[in-house]
Amino acid sequence: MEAKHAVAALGALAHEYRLGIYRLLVEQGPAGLSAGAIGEAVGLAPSSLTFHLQNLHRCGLIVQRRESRSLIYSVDFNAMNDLVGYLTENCCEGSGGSCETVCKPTPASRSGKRKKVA
Amino acid sequence: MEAKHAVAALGALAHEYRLGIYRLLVEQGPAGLSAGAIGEAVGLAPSSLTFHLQNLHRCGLIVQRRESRSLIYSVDFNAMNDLVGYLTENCCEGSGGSCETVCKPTPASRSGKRKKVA
DNA sequence: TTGACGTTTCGACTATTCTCGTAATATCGT
DNA sequence: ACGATATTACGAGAATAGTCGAAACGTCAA
Repeated sequence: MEAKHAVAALGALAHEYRLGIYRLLVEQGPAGLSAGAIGEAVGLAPSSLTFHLQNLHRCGLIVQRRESRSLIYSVDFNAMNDLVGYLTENCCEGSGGSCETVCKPTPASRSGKRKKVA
Repeated sequence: MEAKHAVAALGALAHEYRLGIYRLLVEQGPAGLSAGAIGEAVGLAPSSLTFHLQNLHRCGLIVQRRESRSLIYSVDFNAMNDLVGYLTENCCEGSGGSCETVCKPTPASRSGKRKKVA
């Protein structure tokens, strides 16, 4: 993951509506939710909703599929995984300390390349 | 963690300089780095640097301590932990699927309260 | 093909963020 | 107390993000 991409993804989540939408979609899992249903849940003008959905979509955090007249949005869990991995990359440079819970989730489950540490 | 706080933290990370600074501090671990050293690493005017450090500090992602003339900044790993937990809260509502790697790091290691799932 | 529905695009306005130079504050050695 | 060093506070300018109404587009049913 490149820095620019991570910044875009974090920026997408850094907004009350978008974060709410994202967490709503996280709950729904792969099934996702239609734009209309999302708009109803968060109470936002259609055009504003599109603005935010596009923001989340552009940076890959959510994916879009058409289902007849509706567009269904759902989260891309790999994108989230990469993002978290990027934030905690090269944590503490192997000094093993206060960061355990964040940095060592399920060992070797992260995709990000890690600087050689030992 | 409240939504407002999460938005602030994500917004703090959603900037090329601040993300770079944060990751630099993640590498340093609890030892941290002085404002001057950070400024030199990222190449930014002192006043701009302060602006960004304050942003990260205000939302609790990094902590500050004085060491003679220098101010040393280091990351607060609990804050990061909380933030990641907040993003993945109530993941898939127990449907157990594509989100494993993100949502089930070290079981029960997250601090965020989880909606009853079963 | 017509009409209805769900969603996106466009344009204009307002609010917020980022940047940096200059001035002020804190700490230290003498 | 003084000068030097490290850092932050203030103020103003340029760039970006967020809001929404009106219009356009894609899909479906008849």
